[in-house]
Amino acid sequence: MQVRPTYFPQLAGERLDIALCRASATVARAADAHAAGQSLGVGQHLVLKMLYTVGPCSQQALSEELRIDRSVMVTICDDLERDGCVRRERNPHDRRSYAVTITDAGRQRLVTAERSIPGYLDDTFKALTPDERTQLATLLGKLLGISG
Amino acid sequence: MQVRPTYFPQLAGERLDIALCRASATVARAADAHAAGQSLGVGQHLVLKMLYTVGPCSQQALSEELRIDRSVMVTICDDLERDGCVRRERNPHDRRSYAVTITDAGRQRLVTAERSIPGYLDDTFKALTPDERTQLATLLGKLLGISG
DNA sequence: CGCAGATGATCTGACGTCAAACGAAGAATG
DNA sequence: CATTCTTCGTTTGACGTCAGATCATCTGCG
Repeated sequence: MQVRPTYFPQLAGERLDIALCRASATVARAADAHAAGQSLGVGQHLVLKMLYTVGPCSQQALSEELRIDRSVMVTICDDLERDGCVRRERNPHDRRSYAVTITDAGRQRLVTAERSIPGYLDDTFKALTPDERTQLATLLGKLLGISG
Repeated sequence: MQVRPTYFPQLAGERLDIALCRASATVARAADAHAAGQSLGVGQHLVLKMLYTVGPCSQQALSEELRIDRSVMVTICDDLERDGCVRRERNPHDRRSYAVTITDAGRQRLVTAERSIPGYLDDTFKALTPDERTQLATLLGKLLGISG
C-alpha cells in the first residue's frame, strides 16, 4: 500500500531498457532470497540442473552455457564438490578439462530444490496471468535470439 | 552465424526468471556500451533526465526514485558537478539536504545525449516489432506494479 | 530551552564480478 | 620430434555495489 507514485512510471514508459533492468533486479533479489532459504545458491542450482539434464560437462561448457564467469565457476564447483554433490573427474581424452559429474547426493539435492521452484516462480510472477507469462517468455525468447 | 544451439533455450523455457535476468544483462551491456560512446554514464544520464523533468531534487529523492544507492549517488553528483552539469545548493528549508539543480550546460548535455537514445533503443530491441515492444512494456509495467 | 531520536549526505569495509596473467596440457606446423 | 599456439582451470588484482557507521542538521517532547 505504498503511496509513492512519482517519476519512475514515466521513465519506464519511455525507456524499455530501464524497465527491463529494474524488473530483472527485482526478480534477481527474489531468486537470491529463495535460494538462501534452500541453502543452495542460484549458480549451484543451475549447475546441478544442467549436469542432471545433459550429463557430465567441463567447467568451460557450464560457464558458457550458463553465462557464469569461469573464475566464479571454480568456486561454485568447489562448494558443490565439498558438499558431495558433484565429482571432478579428469576427462581421459583431454586431461586439461574436468568432467564434472553429478553424484547421487547431488541429484537428491537437486530434486529437493526443484520442488520449491514452481511455488517460487508463481509467487514472483503473481502479477501476471499464465497467458501473460507465456507472452513474456516468448518476447524474451525473441530478444535473446532463441530460434524457436 | 553462431552454431551453438544447446542447453540454454530449454532452461529459458522453464525458468522465466532466468530468461528475464539474461535479457536484462544483455540490455545492460548495450546500455553501458552506448553510454561509454556518449561519455556520459547511465546513472549520470538518468540523474540529469530526472532533474530536467521534475526540477531540483535532494540526492535522497534521486536515489530512491532511480534506485541508485545513496553512496553511489554521491560520486555521480560529484562527477556531474565537476563537469558543470549540476549545482549542489543547500535546501534553505532543510540544510541537511541539497537541492541538486541542473545547469544550462547540463541541459545541453542532456538534450545531446537524448538525441541518440531512440536509435540505441531501436537497435537494442530490433528483434521485436513495435507492437511487441509495447506488449513487453505493458508486461514489465504489471510486473513492476505500475498502476497504469 | 535542552535533550533524544530521526534524517540527509558522506565515508569505510566487505563482498561479488570480471579482466588479465599464469601453469598445465593438448593441437598444429615445420 | 621441437616449437608455437590454443585451451582449460585457477589465481590475482581492480572495480562497482551495497550495508553500516559517522557527522551535521532537523524534529518532537518534556
